[in-house]
Amino acid sequence: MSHHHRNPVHSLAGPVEHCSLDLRRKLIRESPFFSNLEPGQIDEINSRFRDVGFSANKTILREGDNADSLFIVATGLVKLYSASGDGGILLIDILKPGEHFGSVAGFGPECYEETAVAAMDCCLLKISPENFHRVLTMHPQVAVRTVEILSHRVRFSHELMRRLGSYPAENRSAWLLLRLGEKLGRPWEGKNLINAPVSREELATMIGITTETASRIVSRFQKKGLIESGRGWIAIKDPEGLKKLAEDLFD
Amino acid sequence: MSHHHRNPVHSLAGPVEHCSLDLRRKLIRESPFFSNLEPGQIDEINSRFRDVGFSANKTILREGDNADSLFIVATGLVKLYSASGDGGILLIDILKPGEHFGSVAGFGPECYEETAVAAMDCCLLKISPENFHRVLTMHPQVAVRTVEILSHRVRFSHELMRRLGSYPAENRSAWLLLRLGEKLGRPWEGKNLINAPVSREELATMIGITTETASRIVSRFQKKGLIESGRGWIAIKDPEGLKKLAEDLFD
DNA sequence: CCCGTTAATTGATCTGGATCATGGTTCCCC
DNA sequence: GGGGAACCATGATCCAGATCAATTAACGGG
Repeated sequence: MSHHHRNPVHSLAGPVEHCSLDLRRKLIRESPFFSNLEPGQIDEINSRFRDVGFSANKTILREGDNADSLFIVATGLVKLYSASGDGGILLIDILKPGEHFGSVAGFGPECYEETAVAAMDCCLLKISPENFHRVLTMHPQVAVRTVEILSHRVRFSHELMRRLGSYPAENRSAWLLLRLGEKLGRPWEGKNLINAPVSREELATMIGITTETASRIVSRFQKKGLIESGRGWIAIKDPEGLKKLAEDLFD
Repeated sequence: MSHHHRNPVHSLAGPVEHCSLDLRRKLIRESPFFSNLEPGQIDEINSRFRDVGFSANKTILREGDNADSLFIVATGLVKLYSASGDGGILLIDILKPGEHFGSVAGFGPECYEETAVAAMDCCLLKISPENFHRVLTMHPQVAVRTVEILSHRVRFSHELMRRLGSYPAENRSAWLLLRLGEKLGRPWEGKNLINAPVSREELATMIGITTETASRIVSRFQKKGLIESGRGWIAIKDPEGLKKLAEDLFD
């Protein structure tokens, strides 16, 4: 029986980041939206953002609120939720630095379609739809990148829909863990730690299963030596093994 | 017992449209991508498109093919498929005039992620990624519109994922029929005919159920007087009734 | 360090929808 | 307008995963 670890994720949560001017520039330069721009352009864009800090578990925006901003994660992690019909809440995605959420459209009386919560202390860059519009029109390359980023999201959604519709729970679980590992992984004791607080329940909602089923599957994976896990954290030990479980059924 | 109709959808399929210059301009002007542009801009954009015709059931592009074009549906309907792991094929969406498919990103060696088939004779506008890039950079408003269009797609995908994950088959079916009715509906004998050829099997793959279940549900809906249907077609008689079945479980 | 709270595990049972099987219909093409 | 292929309907059975029900383990505040 493996000795039990304390939650290794939490240790990474720090104080609310202060976004210095230099840090902001660096973040903007490295964000997928603004890669390959001239320093002058970066400064112009930077001037249109405001930075805001949120401490862990604070709600950043709520489904149904009047949509008045686009956010880019600078530091920390943000969880995106959508209220499901049965009163429950679905975790749609966990966003890391460089990813965006909120309203990207700029006209008319729209409201947010998801709820965003700071998964740990974090710093966000915030821009009004009007200003984002101006950025898009003044810097065409940003528009092109934005289009690319969004089309990748669409493709990713199609992939998930395909799995939700036709693969069994274990396959979807293995797939999800691999995805989270790729996106949020951090080396830790020779494993790949999914460096975000994710409960069994959240895991479950991401792939349309129940908490109990998620728990059973996580236990099973652990017993097979594929992962290691505790309350609120999971680390991947054998990605190849998971890949075999996650792979398309007839490839 | 209602007397049986011949398939009322097929009657709309016409010969392959010829895209005259005027027709093309009109299509581009009315496409969501290019609304509110100056005539000069329309002409410039128009010059970057080629038009191509496909007759019913021809494959336009195949999943895995080298991605070399973005298409906009001009006339007719296009079905977008994705191969599922179990050897089957999922219908992702049915596209009507104004909607796009193919590669929207422009760099690198990418390939198409879906298969597109002409659901009836149709005319398409085709543009290379390089030219689309140029359009985006030369006409910033187009970029803004494109971003909006894509974010709506993302939102729609989230909605579907939510349903796939947590709603029963009947609810998803009612929801799908309403969606198709809104998007592809045409008044017909006082009902709203879903004006596209959709088999029970395709219906089923769109919402992650089996053909048999789809058939049973369609029969049940018909028995309740909510819809009328035959081989390859469905018309909505009582949208309100469907809405009640499709609505979020606790609203 | 202990205690209360909340998350996770595990077992037992139940069921929606898949799967398997068969017969009836519609349509298309010759 | 007849033959054949695909599509559709419906019954019977089965099972993955939901649901119901306790128990146990981890965390965090005082």
